[in-house]
Amino acid sequence: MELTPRKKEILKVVIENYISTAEPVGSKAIASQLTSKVSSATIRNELADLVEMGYLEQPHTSAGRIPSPKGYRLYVNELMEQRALSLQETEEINRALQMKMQELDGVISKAGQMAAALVNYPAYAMASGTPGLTVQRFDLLSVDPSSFIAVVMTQDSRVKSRLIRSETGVDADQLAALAALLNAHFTGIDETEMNRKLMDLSGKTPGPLFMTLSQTIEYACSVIEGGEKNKVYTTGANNILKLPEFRDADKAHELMSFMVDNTENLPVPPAGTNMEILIGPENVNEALRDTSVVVASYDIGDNMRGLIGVVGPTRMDYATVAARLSYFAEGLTKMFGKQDPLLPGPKEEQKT
Amino acid sequence: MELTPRKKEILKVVIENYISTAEPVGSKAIASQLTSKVSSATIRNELADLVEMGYLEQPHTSAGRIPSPKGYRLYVNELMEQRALSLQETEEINRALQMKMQELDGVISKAGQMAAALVNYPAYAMASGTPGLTVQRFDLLSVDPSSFIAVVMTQDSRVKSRLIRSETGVDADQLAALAALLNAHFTGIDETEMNRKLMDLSGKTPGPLFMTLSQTIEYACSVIEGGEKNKVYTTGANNILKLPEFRDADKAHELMSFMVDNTENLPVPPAGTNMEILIGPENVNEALRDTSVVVASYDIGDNMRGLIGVVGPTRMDYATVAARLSYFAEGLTKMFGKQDPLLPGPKEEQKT
DNA sequence: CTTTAGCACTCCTCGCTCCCGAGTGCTAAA
DNA sequence: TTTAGCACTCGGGAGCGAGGAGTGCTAAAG
Repeated sequence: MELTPRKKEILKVVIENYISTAEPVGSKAIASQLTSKVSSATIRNELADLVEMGYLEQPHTSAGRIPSPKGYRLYVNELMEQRALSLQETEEINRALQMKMQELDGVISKAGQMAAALVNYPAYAMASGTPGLTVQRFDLLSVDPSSFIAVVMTQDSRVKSRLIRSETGVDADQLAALAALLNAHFTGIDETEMNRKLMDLSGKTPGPLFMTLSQTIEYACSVIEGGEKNKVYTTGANNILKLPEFRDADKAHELMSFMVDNTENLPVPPAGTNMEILIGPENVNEALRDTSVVVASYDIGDNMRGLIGVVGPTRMDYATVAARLSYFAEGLTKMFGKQDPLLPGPKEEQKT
Repeated sequence: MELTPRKKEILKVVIENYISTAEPVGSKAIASQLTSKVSSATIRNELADLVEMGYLEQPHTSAGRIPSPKGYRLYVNELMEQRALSLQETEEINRALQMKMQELDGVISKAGQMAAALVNYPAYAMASGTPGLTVQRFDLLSVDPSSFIAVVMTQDSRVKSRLIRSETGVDADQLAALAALLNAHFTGIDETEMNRKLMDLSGKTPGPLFMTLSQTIEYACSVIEGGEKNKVYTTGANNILKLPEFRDADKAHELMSFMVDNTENLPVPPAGTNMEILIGPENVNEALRDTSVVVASYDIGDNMRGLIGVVGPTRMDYATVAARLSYFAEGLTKMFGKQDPLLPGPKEEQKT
């Protein structure tokens, strides 16, 4: 059954009041905020209906109404107005986007930090959709007889390097040969395959050289695997302490601990869209059952997406959070597309 | 005036009780834990003295006593017994030390995380004492006409690299020349000097090449400056929520926010020693005035030190925290000295 | 001079009751 | 269908008193 327009308006008022005050909303308060002038008694009748339909809840008889998850859902889907960001807000976000990006992981964690700062809720950030990173190119640079630098460029054009000490010692010629070997046989393949090939070579290669080879492969594996693929950065957890629903230290602790420890269980966003809102029990995670999560994604390029998620009470200011987050995510996407030196990126018309 | 042995023993009992219970300690409880059998009345007399001398405080008449910062200080300096770590504890720490260290910054932040986990208090981690890092060696690897990889090895043997897109385009020969130039003139000097030299060259170098040069230098500067020198990692902040003194959400929030935002104001450890304890008002930071901080340092090599600090209530279990932290820091120092492939490191006798 | 028992006193904590007021649900009239 | 009126509900806070842990003091004993 469809809700009457007036019911919707009432629902909206209740939700928006509750979002800003965290206190049950009474019929009188609603009456004064409605466009049409009706008495509080009328409102009460409507409220009773809305409760029965499951859009509102009553903490106890003789208290005002608070929204139920179902109510929030309706609000988010239909009632919520596209919140236009103020000039000030956009400027703030643009300023945040000016950050220098030195390394991809740095950007991801920074994005999380900024998201948290932007909305004053805890946030998490991660990259997703790296379907098996591979190495695109190896370089080995001789430093001294007992050590060399391994430079690994992954197929998404990130470059990592590290000094490796060879126990056996290698000279520049050997390194060059090794590099050629690596580039010939170890590029474009994933970790397990690398290890397999390494095994194959174990007999056919002189011992000392093989040692060095395997050290290099080990490093390469750590790069493509450990990168920041599964790393989840959590920030701004302290923000929840300001919220009345988390005045209780135990509750706050529970959520915080969950967010920092249980990082791989955080909701990931939908495929296709670039923003999702999960309200209360819509979250599969037990610990997030009475919080809401807003997740936005941005393109990093090379079919990878970055994720920024915001965790807050169900009484979250969805309009603002969604607006800011999506603007921010769009900005990040643009940033990666345009000025990113890491990636070729789609050329956009740009006048600098 | 010196304290009598009995006063010291009483003080010790009070502190240790208070540390474990967070509740004022009464004369009767003390009497039952003292080695010499004395009555509670005697204890009361002693307690009155201790209060007068400033070692103890009384929340209100007719409550037990709690230690004052001065009391804790005496305890830490004289009374506290060197806490021997149990086998289990050392094993746990040793296990933590097995971590792979891929990158220095990774290790530092990880050290902080582990420290927090080890003592169940919030912890922060940073590196200190990098007196102007310099570049030891440059390598430039040609990727394609419009981009190349810059590899920078700092004088403490860390290696960083990144793909740089050159707007003008450079071929391999040019890169080789550029690398030679860089290695000849831009190694061993600090950031400001690099920029000065760059200025000098601005006229004498062909435009396109100069562009590439300055991009590279810019990157080098970001490495030696931004590295992890001033970066402070904070973790485990959620731990404070378990403590009764931070049941109050406002208090907890204050400390947490301070720790994450105000990172550069965190106490740094003393020169010379490798561990310091700062109790309550001994902290210069307003926000840390009723918390205590235990800071330990470990050698990273190349006259750099890593710092791990633990922040907790003044009622912190100093003995345990100090023991674990120093054991952990020692372990880190050893780790860096021994198996660290990043650094030559002091040769220790080692039979592997 | 130190230690101890005794005792009155202090003051926090907890549970209880009671009151207030916001807000409801219902009824009856418009 | 809307509205005014009114009795009712229920949470929250104030006020009160009992209980108890712990003190400070005094006076006697070692």
